[in-house]
Parts: sequence; structure tokens; C-alpha cells
Amino acid sequence: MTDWRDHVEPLGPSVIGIKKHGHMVTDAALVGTDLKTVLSGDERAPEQLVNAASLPGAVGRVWAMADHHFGYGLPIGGVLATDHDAGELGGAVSPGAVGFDINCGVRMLAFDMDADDLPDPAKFARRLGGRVPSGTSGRGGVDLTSRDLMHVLEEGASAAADLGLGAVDDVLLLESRGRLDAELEGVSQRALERGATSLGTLGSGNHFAELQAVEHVVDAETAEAWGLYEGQLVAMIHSGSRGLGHQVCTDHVRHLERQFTSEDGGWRHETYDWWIPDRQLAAAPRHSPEAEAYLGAMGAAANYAFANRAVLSQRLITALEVHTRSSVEWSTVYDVAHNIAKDEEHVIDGKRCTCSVHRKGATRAFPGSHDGLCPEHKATGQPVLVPGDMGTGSWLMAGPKTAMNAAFGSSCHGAGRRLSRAAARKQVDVPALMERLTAAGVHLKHGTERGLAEEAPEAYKPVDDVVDATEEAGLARRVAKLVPRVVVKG
DNA sequence: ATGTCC
Repeated sequence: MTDWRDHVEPLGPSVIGIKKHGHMVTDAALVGTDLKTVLSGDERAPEQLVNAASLPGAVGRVWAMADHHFGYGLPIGGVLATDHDAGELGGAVSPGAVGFDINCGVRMLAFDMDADDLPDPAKFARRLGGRVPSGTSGRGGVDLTSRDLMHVLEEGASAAADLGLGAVDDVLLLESRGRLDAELEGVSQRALERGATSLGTLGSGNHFAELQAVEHVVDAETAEAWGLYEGQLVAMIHSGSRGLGHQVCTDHVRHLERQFTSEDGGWRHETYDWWIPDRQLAAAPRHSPEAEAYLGAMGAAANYAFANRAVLSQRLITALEVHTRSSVEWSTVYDVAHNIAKDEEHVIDGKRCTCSVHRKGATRAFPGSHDGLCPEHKATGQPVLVPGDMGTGSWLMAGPKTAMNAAFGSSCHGAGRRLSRAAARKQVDVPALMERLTAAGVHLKHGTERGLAEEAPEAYKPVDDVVDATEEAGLARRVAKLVPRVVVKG
């Protein structure tokens, strides 16, 4: 294999390019604080970018955001755009380049209340943990009739509200209005079964529900436009499509992977004239039956995730109302999908192009000038929700005010892992971590000790550095730093 | 990420 290091070029502040070479059909780019950090990181991630840039129809650059790390096929933090008009049937659509947790994402709520006025936060952590079920079991979810599940899969966030289960004040304040086009043919019986009982559950790993305080506002004008102020109580809910989305990805990845056989150090498709370097990037042309089936099922799973975050929001709001023994004034700041593929129009080398933009652990960060944004975001750019780790906090960012950024309007989605889960388990002293969090005023309700060790702050890159690099690269700008007060994790 | 192996 050609060494990508021989093809590295600086592209600007905090952006490094990998020039097209070998099987690549387009260039790649990585966002990072400095070249040394990128070059000394896990070399498997740049190799995966090179592989993705070899997929049929790949256009622009294949990007790795500042929080990227090695993943299945494409790095987490990867952005891949493919041309709808490439070849006979269009460019590649790859389930592995979206990821297993379809429409994993973040909902942010704002409360008309100061964070310091939350009574007995330790007790609230236990209370919230009781109402927001977490862990891998999926227990504690809403039991949906088959008819109601279909409604959720077709309509997304608004369906949760229709069923009286989900908090939605205005669907315009959700990315894609909380709904993608869905076709249920590609959703297997097993996927439906897994979805029937897990709506309203958090999951495990880096998923969480948090009450946070707005610690520091960087962009006062934008914060004000979104109704946010220092000291305010806000919430972030980070969850996805649970077992249903995982099953949809598994089904379609397996189906597509079986269509490729080993050839010349890569994989050849049985009918389409395609060669790909990594079977995990198994893909089908945008206008093929396989891609249409996947995208329809992906849309259904995405809708399940939008609805899930709406139900979790309602459960959190109810917990807060029970806790404070009063009604609570709240509003939605935004809801982002950070594992998704979407049809979007972009200008590439001066030419308009309809493409499939795969964002895997990358947040859309559209400019205020984009047609798809609601009036509240026209002057500011799209809100970009960047959950960090449980000790350091999270960031609220904004897309550019006017022009689409170079990464197909994308930004980072979190802090990004620094240690593997195994390394974190080995290194982290859980009792000491608990003491540290308590001393920092973070009230935690967690599941397993193992999960906690894997999610310790030291297992993640410093989110402030990731956000700085993202801003330097011109992808999004900082609006406010948020610090955790109450954390529920699987 | 994931009823952490159909």
C-alpha cells in the first residue's frame, strides 16, 4: 500500500490534506491542531480516509473532523460526499460510512431557570436515572403497538408528540424537522422487534442525559438570538436509534458485503464494475435498488432516533417538574443527527453537484444563508451541538453566518476518544474518578463500573482543543461552553 | 454503537 504520509500537504490553519494517489479518485483532508498530532495519531484513521476517497463517485475531499478516530470502514468523524451523477447509476452509498447507530445525535433544551437554583442535584441525578432508562438491555422503553411503531418510523419526532410521548415545541428547531423520508421494505422483522420496546431509552457507551450550566458565552449576539445566557440551566440528550438502527445497519452491511469478492488486495462487486479497497466500505450506486432500500430503511431508523430523543426529552422534563414540584418553562435549542447520509446540493470546484453526504460522527453545520434553516438561524448559522466528556463539559457552536464551509457544511461531533475502551478500563481508577466528579460538582448516576471507566474524561481528547481546531479550520464558531451538573450514563 | 456472538 502507498504510504499516505508521502502525499501530505498543509491546507491552512488546522487543516492537512492528503493528495490523491494510488486508487483514490479524490483528495482527503484532516482537521487537527497541528501536523505532528495528526501524524502521530492512530495511522489507521488516515488509511481509512484514503480508502473512502477511493470509492466510486467520491467528490471534493473526504474529511476527518478534529475529533476523528478509527471506526468501521470510515473513521468516526468522517465526512464522505459522492456524486449522484457519477457513472451509470450514481456514486457510492455505504451503510458502513454512516455507522451502526443510525441518527445517533443530540437534542439540546433550555430552561427558564438558573442552574444554581436546581434543588438537591444529587437527588435529581437518582430521580432522572429512574426515569431515563440506560444500558444495553433496552428495558424501560415504551411498549409500542405495531401501528404506532410504523407511525414513528414514517414521521419521526412529530409522531412521538402525536402519541403523547414526546416533547416537541417546534419541529422547525430540529435538523430536517425531525423527519427523513422513509421506506419500510428494508427494515427487517428483527429490526422492528428490537424497536418495539426501546423507545425512550438512552443506551450505553457515550450516550447520556445531562443537565448543564451555561458556563461561559463566547458569542453574545448568537447566544442571545437563541435565548441563552450565562448561568442558565440547559440539557443535552445524546442517544440514537438503539437496537433498531443497529439491526438496519447490520442487515444492509451484510447484504452488500456479500456482493463483493476478494481481488487485487481489495474487493470487486459481483455485477457493478466497482473495486473497493476495504470490504467494510461495501456500497451500492445511489440509484440502485440496494442503495434505495438502505436509504429508505436508514430514514426509518433516523425517524426512530428523532422520536427517541423527543421521548427522552419529555421524560427529562417530567423528572424536573416532579423534582421541583412546579411546571417548568422549556424550549428546544436544536437537535442534530451526527450519523446520517443525506442528499444535498453543494458547489464543488465551482460546479453545482447533488451528492450523498455521509456524516459519521460529524455534525451538519450549515450557514445561515442556507434555504433549509429556520428563521431563528438565518442570522447566526445552524446550532452545532458538541457533547464533550462528563468532567470537562460540552460546547454549543454555530455554523458560518453566510458561506457553506469546505467540509460540505460539517463540523466535529464531540471530544473524540483518546484511549481505546480497553486502555481506559486498564488505566482509570473508578473510585478516584467518582470523588473527582463529586468535588467538581458533577452528580452522576451511572450503570456499570466498566462503562464508567471507558467514559472517563481522560479517555477523551480535551474538547476545548477539538473545538479550537474546528473554529481555526473555519468549519464552525464557538458560542458557549456548557458544564455538567447532573449526568445519567449507561 | 449493539438483547457487547445467530
